Amino acid sequence: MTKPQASSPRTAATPPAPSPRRRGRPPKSQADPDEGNRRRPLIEAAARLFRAKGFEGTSTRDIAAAAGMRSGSPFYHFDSKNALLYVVVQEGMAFAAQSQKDALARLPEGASPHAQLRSLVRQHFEVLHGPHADFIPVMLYEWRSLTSTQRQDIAATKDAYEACWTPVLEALHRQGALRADPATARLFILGALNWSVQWFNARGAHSLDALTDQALALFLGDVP
Amino acid sequence: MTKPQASSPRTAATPPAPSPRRRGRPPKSQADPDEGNRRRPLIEAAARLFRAKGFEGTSTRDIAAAAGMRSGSPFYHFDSKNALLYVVVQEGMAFAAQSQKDALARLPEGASPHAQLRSLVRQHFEVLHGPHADFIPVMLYEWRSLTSTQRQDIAATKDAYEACWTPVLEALHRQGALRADPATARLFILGALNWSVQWFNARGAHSLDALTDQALALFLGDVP
DNA sequence: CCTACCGATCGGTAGG
DNA sequence: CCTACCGATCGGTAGG
Repeated sequence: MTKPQASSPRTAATPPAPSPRRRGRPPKSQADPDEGNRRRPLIEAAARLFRAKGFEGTSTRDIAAAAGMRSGSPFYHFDSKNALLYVVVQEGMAFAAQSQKDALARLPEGASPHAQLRSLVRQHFEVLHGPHADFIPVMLYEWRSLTSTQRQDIAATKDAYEACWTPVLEALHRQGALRADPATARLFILGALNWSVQWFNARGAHSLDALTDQALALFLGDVP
Repeated sequence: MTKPQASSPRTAATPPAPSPRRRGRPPKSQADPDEGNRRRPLIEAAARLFRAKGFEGTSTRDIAAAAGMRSGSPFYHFDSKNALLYVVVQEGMAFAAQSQKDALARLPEGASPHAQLRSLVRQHFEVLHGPHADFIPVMLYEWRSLTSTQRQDIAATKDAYEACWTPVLEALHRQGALRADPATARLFILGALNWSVQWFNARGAHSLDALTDQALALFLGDVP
């Protein structure tokens, strides 16, 4: 029972009382930790449903219900359904960028371009199929439902994420392991990986490591 | 001014009069050639709009308007919005299968597996980006909006289309040109090609032939 | 956060 | 095929 204080208006000590919240525009800052706690289930439900049914195919009522709320409540936390999509995509991209940074930092000093590519591929699979896996697929497949302003806001992080692959592919190209033009190769490689969202089953026969081996074998003629 | 006969009820000679058509279930057979003529613009508008805005993001009113009809008219020709999606996907798959058959038939007797793969890749790009290009992308990206019955109806053709790649990849694997497992390679390769829908611009710098060269270079270490 | 509600839009249909 | 319409659902809001 954590649903007390029916409507006691602004009296004395009501500790978990709903502090005077302005309507419509909830704080992005975590000033009130409780705000964040209630945003969380909405964001996660939205990510899961947007991935499963698409942005247009998901109603805000679906999201509210999945988060254990009533139909109007999401709009206390988010200005619009679209703002919810933006948060999902934004969070997904932040996670992906961090994951990439960690993966590269984990490499030993002077690792070969070959090892670098393996690391990038493996972490990309993690982002697509790992524990946080609803977020980036939503970005990939619901991109068109973002406004152009929202796309621009994400673009910097997204471009940096993709640009990270280029020097690795260029090095592999110079040493002859990659024959295709690096810019086009990057598009094909990311496409091949991104499409795995359509067919890869995390509970299937292959692990993400095995998948990485196969990808490297395909792109670099690498024998696992 | 091609919008005459306001409401002249069934008098004498009214040549373009709407022949007594039954409601709800229009003929799939081309018994009445005019029927087919009016279905056509609906199918093409649907394909284009489904591709541009998604199935859920497209209203039947959008489709009707794009075909020059009023809002209720699509339902004279199709039972439902979903039936229209099915026709688009079905037609796309039929076109793809025919295109694949033609491409293989065009190959000289005893063509190398290498040449066979090139041919398959090239014709797949044609299906994705050529003149008939709205249909297969709709299948690829709106698959979830098909009913399970509809998916099953398409599955045979789709499976045959994909299976066609397997012997080619197996031959390449045997001769050492392809190091990845052929089944996984097929998924990655088709994914890389399918993803090009997201970034390839037909009016851009690269032709479909150039794209094919790059793909072969990437997958087989082929020098263009 | 809930209740109660609004206007808009949607897929689809009756009847001609 | 059009006109006119229906019931359902949708995103979102007022007010507490």
